[in-house]
Amino acid sequence: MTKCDKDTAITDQNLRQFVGYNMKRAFLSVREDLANVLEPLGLRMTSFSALAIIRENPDISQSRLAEALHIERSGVVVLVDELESADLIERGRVEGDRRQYALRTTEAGETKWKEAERAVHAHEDALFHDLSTEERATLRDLLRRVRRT
Amino acid sequence: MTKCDKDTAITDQNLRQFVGYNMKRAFLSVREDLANVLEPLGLRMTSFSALAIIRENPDISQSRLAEALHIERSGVVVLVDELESADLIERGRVEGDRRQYALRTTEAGETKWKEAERAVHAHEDALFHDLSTEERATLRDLLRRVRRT
DNA sequence: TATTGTTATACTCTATAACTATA
DNA sequence: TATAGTTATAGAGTATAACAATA
Repeated sequence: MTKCDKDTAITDQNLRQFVGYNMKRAFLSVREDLANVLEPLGLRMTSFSALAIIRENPDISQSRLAEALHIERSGVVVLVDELESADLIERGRVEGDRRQYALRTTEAGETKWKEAERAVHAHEDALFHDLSTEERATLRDLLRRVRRT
Repeated sequence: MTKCDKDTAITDQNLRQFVGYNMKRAFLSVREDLANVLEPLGLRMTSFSALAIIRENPDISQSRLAEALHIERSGVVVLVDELESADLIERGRVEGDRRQYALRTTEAGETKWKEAERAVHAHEDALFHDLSTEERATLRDLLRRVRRT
């Protein structure tokens, strides 16, 4: 008998004991649904985050944005090109240093942010529907306390 | 004044309100550290998971392994090649159906799994060091309850 | 010399689609 | 016709390395 019964459910007990395994599965669900939610707004997960950081930190440079997003400067170039092309942010100049840009959201960027923020809240309401308000807050706070590398 | 003060910390309040943002950051930390932990064992995150599933579901087929791992069958081929080359699993034949394989761990695979399981437990102990045992269990259970797409 | 932004390139992970051999 | 496994290819996301302009 070398055949695994086709009607027997596959188990993953070995893996379910790990926090990381459950985190990966949960994150992939979040990522997939969030991508679908942001796509009609012309945003990706990373450009949504970039828009948020720029909005909250006006006149931030690309290098500092890279730090905030935990990606390389080279990646930020594409990201900022994307947001600038969509007229959601602009590359202002810095007096006294012609190397760097001062990134700021445009009016359209502000509007887009508010729209996206609402959409993402709705997305989370759906995805975390089985969790109470308190449980969602607990989950968020526990995730925040995971050691950063 | 168009310059963002270099000494002022960048804030991410807009994003921190979302569970998904914190989940992404936490997951990237987990993934990076886990990759480092598994590398010396000759495993990647996915091959670790595959080894666990095969061990727990002896004689599973590649198609059913794909389902369990939530990846495509084409991806499983490479994964199984990898584990078979390392002599951690073997492709057994199924009597009555020459299309499919019956995947099973080898002795070396069993040993490797136990070694990896210990290493991953140590990795999680380090990463979730700021969480109590109860909090880790809570985190794991909350993640498990996120809606699957 | 160091920093900012840029470009070109490569790597990892995964999906899609077309194929083969079996059923 | 349908299924299991395979192959080739492509895409998303990100990193690495070398470069020009400026400090």
